[in-house]
Parts: sequence; structure tokens; C-alpha cells
Amino acid sequence: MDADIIRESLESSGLRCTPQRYAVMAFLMERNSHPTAAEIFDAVNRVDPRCSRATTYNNLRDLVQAGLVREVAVEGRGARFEAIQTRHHHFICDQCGAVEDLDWYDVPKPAGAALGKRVFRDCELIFRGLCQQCAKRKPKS
Amino acid sequence: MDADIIRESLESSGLRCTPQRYAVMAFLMERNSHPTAAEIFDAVNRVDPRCSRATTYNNLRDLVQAGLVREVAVEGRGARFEAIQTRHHHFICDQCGAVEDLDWYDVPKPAGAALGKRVFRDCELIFRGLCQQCAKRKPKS
DNA sequence: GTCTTAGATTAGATATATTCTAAACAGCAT
DNA sequence: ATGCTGTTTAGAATATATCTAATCTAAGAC
Repeated sequence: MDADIIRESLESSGLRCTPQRYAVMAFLMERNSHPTAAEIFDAVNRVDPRCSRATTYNNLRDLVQAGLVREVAVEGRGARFEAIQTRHHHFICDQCGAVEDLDWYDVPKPAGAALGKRVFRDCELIFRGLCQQCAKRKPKS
Repeated sequence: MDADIIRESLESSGLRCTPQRYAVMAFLMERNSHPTAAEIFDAVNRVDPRCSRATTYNNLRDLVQAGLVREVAVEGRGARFEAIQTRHHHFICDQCGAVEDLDWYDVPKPAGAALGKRVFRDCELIFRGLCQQCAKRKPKS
């Protein structure tokens, strides 16, 4: 069951497993898409009307801080979220803003000198262009 | 002079060189930072009070469409902008959201099969961690 | 020069996204 | 039960971005 996995990952991150927090996490793990905060709020609130907008945002923030969820910023649109499962890169559609996963492969890190005194945590590769839908709709320019 | 360069790059992109548009572009080229739209508006409006918020946003949109400016989305914060000059990657601070440039180096593209029917336009590499300031302030955790 | 027209600009209103506030609630240790 | 800490709530507040309708400007046509 996912239920125990979710509970455990929450608690091992120091987060109480409240019904609302569980619902947000479960929703993100079920879906392989990258929903916006508004979509998450709608979905969770529809199932359990006792989950307010503020709670959805609070829990998303907590889950991101705990490293269980990743936030993906998209130009000109609301942030998107995904449960962190297997490592991957992202493809973002210029046209519709859809975020899609691409298989992971290693990326060369910058030289230590280039980083200077910064503390490196992670890197990600973002590809841009047109998703399959938009490419079909608008093959030229 | 930058003045002619800016005028020419605007006009060769089919954009009229209006005082407001020029001011936005000049501001972005002078600064090597990555200001938010609000910062750009404040700065341009302070110099020339006859540049409204809407115009600043309109011009940023036009400049991005023309390929002269890049928009950088940062999680949980307003969009940031930069004049496109030499190619580079980005480092984004987890703590303060600062965006810094790192020297460019080639990145392997994904296999054609992985991209499927998508249309590839560009890729960028984003490094995350703590910038020098924040690393000093908070060396642990 | 002045007419015309398309594009640009303006202030303020509006829309959208996110966070804050203050009060109430829940789980857990005393 | 009591108190403590963290959580949740509804709605207000803030931040960010875009829209609207009127006005202005520049450049070409005459």
C-alpha cells in the first residue's frame, strides 16, 4: 500500500501525517503530471472539503522543504509541483506551459573554480520547445 | 556607444525604438544582474516617470518574444529578466532566490527517441544551492 | 505640411497567484 | 483535565501580472 509509504516518508521528515497533508502527498504521487497549486487545491478540496487553500499552500511549502516534493517554476504561469520519485529532467512547452519528464542522464558539473564559494546542491536540465500537442497544431514558426 | 547597438537590435527585430522600450533594454544591458519586473519598472520609471507599469510589462513581453531578453522563472518569486548576451548557465540560490551566471559549456542533448515528436528549441542547465552570501551566513544545514 | 493609420503608451481597474491573520482545533505529554 | 505545540480554517490582504479604453506618436501617403 502507498498509504504506509506516504505516512513513513512524512514522519521520517519530521512532518505529522495529517489527513490534509496526506491527501496532498497522495495526490501528487498518484498523478505523474505536474499540477499547479490551484489544481492540487481543487482536487484535494473536492475529495475532502475540509482542506482550505491556505492549508494546501502550507503543506506544499512544507513538503518542498522536507525534500519530498519539487516545485517547478514556469515562466508566466503558476508554479507546478511533483512528488520526487525517480530522477529526471524536464521539458517545458513554450506554447502551453506543459511540463513533461525526460529520462535522466548525467550532466557534467561546472568546474569547482566556476562555482567559487557557492554551495552546490543539485542541478537540473530544462529543455524547451513545443510539446507533441502544440507541435502538431503549429508546425511552422 | 551602446545607444546605436540597442536601437539596431530593436529595429532588426521589427520593434520600434521608443524611449520606453529603449530604457528597458538599456537598463537590462547595463546591469549584469537579473532584476524582477518590479525592479525594472521602478528603475525605468524613476528615470523617466512617463513609463507606466503596463508599458514595462508590454515591452518585456515584446523583448522576450523578439529573443533579445530571456525570462527566468524562480520558484516562489516574481519572474526575472536578463538581456541575452553571451550564452551561460544559471545558478539559483535556494535561500534568497538570487540568480547568477555561470560560464557556458556544452551539455549533451537527450536522445532523439526520448524527445519523441516534440520540437526542441533550447536547453539550459540550472544549478541550485546557496550563493556566496547565504553560504557564509548559514554554513550548516 | 497635414492626413491617415498602425502601433505604442497611459492610469487605473481587474485578474490571478500566493500569503497573512486571528481564532479555533488536534494530538500528545504532563 | 491542562497546557503546549503545531495544524487548520475562512476570508482578508498582498503581490504579481494583464486588460481596458482613451490618448498619443511616428512614419508614410498625399
